[in-house]
Amino acid sequence: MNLKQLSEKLGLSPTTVSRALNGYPEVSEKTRQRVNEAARRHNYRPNIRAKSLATGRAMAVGHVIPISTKHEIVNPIFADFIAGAGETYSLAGYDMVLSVVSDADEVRTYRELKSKANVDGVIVHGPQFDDRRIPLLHEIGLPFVVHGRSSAVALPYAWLDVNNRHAFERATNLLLDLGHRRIALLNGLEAMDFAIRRRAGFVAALDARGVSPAPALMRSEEMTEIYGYRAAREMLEGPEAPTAFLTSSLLTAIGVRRALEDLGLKMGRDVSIVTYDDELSYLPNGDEVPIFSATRSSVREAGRIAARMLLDQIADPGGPPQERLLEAALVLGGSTGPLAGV
Amino acid sequence: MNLKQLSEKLGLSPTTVSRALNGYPEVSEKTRQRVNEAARRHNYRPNIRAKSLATGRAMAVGHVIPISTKHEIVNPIFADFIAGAGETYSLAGYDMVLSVVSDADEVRTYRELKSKANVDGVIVHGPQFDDRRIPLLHEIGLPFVVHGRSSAVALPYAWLDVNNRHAFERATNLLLDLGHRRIALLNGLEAMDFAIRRRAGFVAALDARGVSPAPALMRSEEMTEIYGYRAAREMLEGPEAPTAFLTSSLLTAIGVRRALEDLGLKMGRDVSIVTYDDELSYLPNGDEVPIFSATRSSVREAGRIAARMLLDQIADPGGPPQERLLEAALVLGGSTGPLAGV
DNA sequence: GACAAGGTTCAAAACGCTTTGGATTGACAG
DNA sequence: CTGTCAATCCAAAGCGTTTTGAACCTTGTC
Repeated sequence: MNLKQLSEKLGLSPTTVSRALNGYPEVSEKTRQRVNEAARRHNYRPNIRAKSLATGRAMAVGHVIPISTKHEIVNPIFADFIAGAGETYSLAGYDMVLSVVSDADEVRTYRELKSKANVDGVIVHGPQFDDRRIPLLHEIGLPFVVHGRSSAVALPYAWLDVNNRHAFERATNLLLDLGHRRIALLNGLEAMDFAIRRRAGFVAALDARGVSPAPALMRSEEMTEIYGYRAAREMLEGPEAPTAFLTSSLLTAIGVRRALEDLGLKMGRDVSIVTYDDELSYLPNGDEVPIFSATRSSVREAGRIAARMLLDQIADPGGPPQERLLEAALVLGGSTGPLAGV
Repeated sequence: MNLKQLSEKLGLSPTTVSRALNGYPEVSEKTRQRVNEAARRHNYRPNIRAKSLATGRAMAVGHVIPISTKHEIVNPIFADFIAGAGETYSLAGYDMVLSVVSDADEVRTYRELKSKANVDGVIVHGPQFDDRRIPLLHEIGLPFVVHGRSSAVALPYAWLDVNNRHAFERATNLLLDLGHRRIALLNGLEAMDFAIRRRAGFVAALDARGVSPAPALMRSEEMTEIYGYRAAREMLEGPEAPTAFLTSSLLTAIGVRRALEDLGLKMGRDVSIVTYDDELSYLPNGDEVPIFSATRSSVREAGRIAARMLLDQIADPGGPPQERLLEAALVLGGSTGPLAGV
């Protein structure tokens, strides 16, 4: 059933039917109702390809998921972010198109997205410290919102980020307040902007108390469970073992806990852990009482907001780019305790 | 730059340029090269909306991600599956459009996908025992491939599944061979088809040895870490504690391990664990030596294959629906050992 | 009873591509 | 020189919408 058929059935012109369905004023209330009713009865939906060809708007948003060829890891927060964004899109009648793409194809992908005209804007995931995608998208002229920030980029751009620096500063202070001085940082890959900010917050908190960070206790890797396990074992078995860990992901924290258990240490008593928690739906940090003390911010909610921001920008491309900084909560769980022997 | 502009620049008709670009034979090799070169130089890409309006093919595939309103959990395997499928799509020049949708909106979503004509086919995720989406898609007439199966559906349909029953039968036999008799099953939600098959495999293996499964040791829930932890604690502290666990997900297994540690039990010595491992990129099961003994099958590879099957079906809608059953490997890790005291 | 004003409706063009059905050309055989 | 055939190319229609510009009714007014 297409517009022409529907209009024939109604004895009206396609023009009028189109106007009736799209809420234009120059059609009588009576016919509008007649049209709406018929459309519903025949389960009519405008062909979106034809519609967007005529209007010039794609009614779709792109997400380009980078897969670093080195690691081939799909960011685990991605699924929840998408779920949040997806809610917003479907409420607004937008589609979401996904491109999973390796670093090498990234530039080409963005260019194609624009020239093939199949999206009205994109969300940029996992920005690095100096992310080339931002100038690229500026040049291409495709509206975009960055999930995170890119510190080295001077251009204005729309972003939504968590205050990673502040979150890690607070987390570090929590450990310092408990008497810990030898604190290990198991950070994400420090090519990533968020990881740099987290490290900065960590270092700033230590500095403020006159504690100098030990290089041997700071690592930066893909945030897996194995990473947490291995790093924790090595550090705990080495000289100058840490008494507390600050990790960038719940999975890494779980790995640290496994190392503790292997070494016969008790979490929260012998060694403390604070982690960043993205509130992933399939990986909750306990329920009433969190397992890990954590800085917490919902990545799903971030998805909702970022999508909203992008739709706003598409609707009003002239406006100044929105910026939004979320604060993470600091929640206390069973993984932290005062320095043993204090 | 659109087709008309490009053709003017070349002094050719749009017809010829289109044919040249699409590899039709009725254009001389010389002009084809000239056209290709110009297209590359001007970075021309056909507007995909116009193209698919003209051809009737959307050049896109839909994935409808169900979010059960009760649990609101995004399936963690989803990200890796998408990554695999995405590879196949982009090689074939297809787009992937995602709809994150709650149970209530599911039917409407599929109907819209068809009537708005924005995809040529869909992948069905997370099929239940008697999944209504399969007859629905049959009725709608939209090509589809199911990731998994739906036992109660009699209609023929294309699917790609892992031999879950066999995998769990083998896993159970491994534990039986090690002397275990009180084996707990921490299954996924048994509304899901895969979970039903896993249970069947588990029960069959026990039956074959004359061991009767204890209802108190069989659970079925959303596969989180907390679930594993809580179930394991309750079972281990109850009467008739199990000596081994069979879990449906690595996360659940991790939860079981945490429970063991809380209770001062050693994994692999006091209590054994075998788990299903989807080989998620961000959740590897150890590296050279697996942490957990596991039945292993890559969900990413499944994504690649399922996508290929769907594209085949779109290309040849008349053919019989493809069916593909993958076998899971059984790998030995550090989580299994002979029954203590045997 | 004519005329302007508003309210409704429509025919046709446009969006950017593919594809059908010819038209044109050149080579070649008769 | 003519007719045939294949090789190239092109004009125009068509895909399903929206949107522009104009036409057609009603009214109400003088």
